[in-house]
Amino acid sequence: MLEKTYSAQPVEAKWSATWRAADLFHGEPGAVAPGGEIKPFVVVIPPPNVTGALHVGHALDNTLQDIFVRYHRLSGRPVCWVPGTDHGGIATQSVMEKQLKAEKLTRLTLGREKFLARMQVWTRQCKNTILGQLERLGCALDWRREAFTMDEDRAESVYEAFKTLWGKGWIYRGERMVNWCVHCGTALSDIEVEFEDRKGHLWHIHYPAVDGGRGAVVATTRPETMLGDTAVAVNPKDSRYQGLAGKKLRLPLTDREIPVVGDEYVDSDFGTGALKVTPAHDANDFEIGQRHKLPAVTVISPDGHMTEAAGPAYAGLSREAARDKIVEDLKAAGLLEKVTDYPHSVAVCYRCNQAIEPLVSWQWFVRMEELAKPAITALDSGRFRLYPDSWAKPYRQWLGNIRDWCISRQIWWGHRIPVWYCVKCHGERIKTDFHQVAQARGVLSVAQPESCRVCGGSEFVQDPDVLDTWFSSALWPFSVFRWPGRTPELKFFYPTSLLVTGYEILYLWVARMQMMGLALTGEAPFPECLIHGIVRDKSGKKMSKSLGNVVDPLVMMDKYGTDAFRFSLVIQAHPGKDIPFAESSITGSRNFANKLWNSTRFVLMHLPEAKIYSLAGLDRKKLELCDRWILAEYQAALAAVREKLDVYEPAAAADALYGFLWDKFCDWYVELAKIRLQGADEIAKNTARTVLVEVLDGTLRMLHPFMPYITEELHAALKPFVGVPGRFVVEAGLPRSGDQTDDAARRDMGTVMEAVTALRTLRSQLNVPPGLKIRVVSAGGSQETRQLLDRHADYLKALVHIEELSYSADGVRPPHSATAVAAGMSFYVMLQGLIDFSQERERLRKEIVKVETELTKISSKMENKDFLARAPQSEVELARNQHDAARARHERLKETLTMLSA
RNA sequence: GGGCAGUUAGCUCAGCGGUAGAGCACUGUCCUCACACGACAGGGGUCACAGGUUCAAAUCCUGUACUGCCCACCA
Repeated sequence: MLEKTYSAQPVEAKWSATWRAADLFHGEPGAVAPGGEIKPFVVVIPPPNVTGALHVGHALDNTLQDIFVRYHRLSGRPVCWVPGTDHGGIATQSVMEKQLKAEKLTRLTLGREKFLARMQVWTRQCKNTILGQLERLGCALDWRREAFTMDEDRAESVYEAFKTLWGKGWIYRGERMVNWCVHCGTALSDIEVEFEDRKGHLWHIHYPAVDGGRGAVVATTRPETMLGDTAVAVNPKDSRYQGLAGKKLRLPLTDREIPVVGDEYVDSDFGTGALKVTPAHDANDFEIGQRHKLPAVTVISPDGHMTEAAGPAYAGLSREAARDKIVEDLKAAGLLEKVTDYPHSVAVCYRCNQAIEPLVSWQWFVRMEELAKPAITALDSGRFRLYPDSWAKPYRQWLGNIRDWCISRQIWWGHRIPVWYCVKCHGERIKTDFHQVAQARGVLSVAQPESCRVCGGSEFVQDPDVLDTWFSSALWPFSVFRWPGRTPELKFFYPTSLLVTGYEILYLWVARMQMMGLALTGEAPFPECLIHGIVRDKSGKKMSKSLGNVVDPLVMMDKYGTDAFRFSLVIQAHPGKDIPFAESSITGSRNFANKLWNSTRFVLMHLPEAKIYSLAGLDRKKLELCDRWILAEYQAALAAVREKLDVYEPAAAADALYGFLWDKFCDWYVELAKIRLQGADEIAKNTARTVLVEVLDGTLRMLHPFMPYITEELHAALKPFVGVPGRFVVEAGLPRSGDQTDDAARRDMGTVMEAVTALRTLRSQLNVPPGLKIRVVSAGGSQETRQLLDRHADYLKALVHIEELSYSADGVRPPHSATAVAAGMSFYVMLQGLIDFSQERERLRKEIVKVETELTKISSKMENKDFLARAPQSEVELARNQHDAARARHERLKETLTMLSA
């Protein structure tokens, strides 16, 4: 016998281990599912970074994937869901650097080799944690296919991709202004830069003219860069500065003279209309510098300190300290005209949140234009679809305005760039000052080349940089199947079927997978992509360690059970919406799990014999109204779930199951089934049991993708009574799709329910004690309704707690009775001594007012000739019925009130 | 500066052309033999605002006001 309350932990632990032992989720190439379907359903996991443990966002992402994976497995397709992790480049390296710092070490003191060795150890631990959490979450992953973005197979894919793009001339090395993170010590791509609104200032600085004229005042948010200024630019059309272009200005705090140049780029309306030009430290200034052939003076070094070029007074200071000192010095020199508050957006590193320093350096880039074109075509032709499709527009726009991708990173953790340089050709300097050696010509190779084809030299150094972590991620959908090898799994499982991820990595990852997939394999790596929102805290704020609002999935799973946790996420995961996550929403799902548990417990309690209760083997004539009704509702629910899952709306699907199970099955059907289960008619008992088993087990199986553990447990408990194959739910398959909708059953049951509800409301309003059985006399109504209610008097008696239900042909209200009106009939509830008649009159008057407002609305509709003429037939019909019903109800209530007043 | 969402019950959100829905919270009654993580009943909304289309608009169109997100090189 099952416990009274569901306790998740033991059940989850048991099935997790059992599934693992059965190797249940492994898919072999060429496998044919029990359903005979050949085409596999394939998903690759968005590999979590090996930076620590999983967060709620991962829980949502993987729950959604698990839902579709299990759903397709249930529907009979071969399925493969590939697990794995991402080495995570900068993010992971900085986690390790923090650890080292705590030990008073740095990666430099450790050296590259030892550092990488430690990274390997850390990665192993971290992978175990993450994969363990995924298993705990119930994910039906193909554990034998676990992959890592930096293991050997993936390294081969990366090299092949690099080689291919290099061969097409799409990978090049160039000297560019890049986004440099001083803190992480590396270049970043444009999409790894985020913008943050910060309070800043606008410093107005006077640059005097060399010839003694008034010179110009420039406005800047970064005074520390002024030491690197090599010009001042004004708009040639600016009347204030006519004749200034070509003149020389004295750069304050230095002994340098800089020219004034005219450039259309300058916005005359901003600041003073004069722009200081620092080609080495600003992307726009870099371009102005190129247009006017200005020198670039680098005053900030890659480590964020002022260089020698900044002059002896500032060299060695941090950029922040330099700013303060420069402002002081300008003030002292009388050249600081004014300072105003100026909030503006600052570019920051997406990993460490520190201000980005634009710096010119030699980096590797991927030419993106040619790569983007096929990706746009794939979208436009429908070979690639985004769900919800509102993402299509921004996605296309991004691809259309794409810029070259900086793929080299000056860190150690990653795929080393497979390019080598001959020391003899480039000189010894290349060993130490790699990034300063312009025009270095490299040789593509994984291992050190034997000899230089130019000079025959045999000493080489490898490019010290590693690839952007997203470079290897971009290959994931095929690298996991060991591309470029023509492996059986690549052939069978690729292209994959669906990708599920959050919108925050749409460009960073999704777009790049599409581009790489199309370029390297000729196919869109997945034809569909479900984009979900971000899990936020209950007040809508992003979860972050610094805010202290992070929810730990493990804690939630411990406290409420994995199924409840999953369900609470999914039921809120509406397309395109973020999810505000409150712990209180899990209680609801936990209660739902408990409801499932207890309804199964109830059914099991009433199944004395171990035999198969087969609906197919049942004489359909034995089905009574509530059976037919619940079967129709059940079929409707199954259809709704399928429909919603097929258009990637898992929240709506989950809601349909929740509503059906609780509001229909438990609240009505189970209560009505009790009549027969507690009766003596064995045939009737058997019918009720059969329908209970059929509907409950089918619902559990349909619910399995959402709540895998509890449904597995309950299905196992029901199995001796269900004629379904397989050891596990995923082998049992989806519930049979039904035949007819049985509108008649739904209509008739609706009438019964209306009467029940009306009578229950009356009981409640009159404060009739629940234990007290009442006597009811009905009157009026159509013959059809009368007969229906007569046939199902037992329903009314059981659900309303009636001891005697009779029909009064003359329709006269018995004395000492209160009246409920429903289904076109009056129900007089006999309550001698329990009714205060003035109160009863008041109650009726209120009812009448309610009906009257309803009646007014519908009447105005029915009196509208245009409505009658133009609205569809079915609508008019519906309105007419409603009108008749309301009028009948109104009349009955008035009648009763008159009788009461008499 | 562009683009995209959103504005519906106290809270979080569905609904997206035919008389306003769910969960939670709230009120009342009940520990009725599956479940108090429960049952039954109830209160609560001029669906942001202003126009328009339509027989009919929370739902379509236009505009306004807020809110959030994304993109963009304005010092």
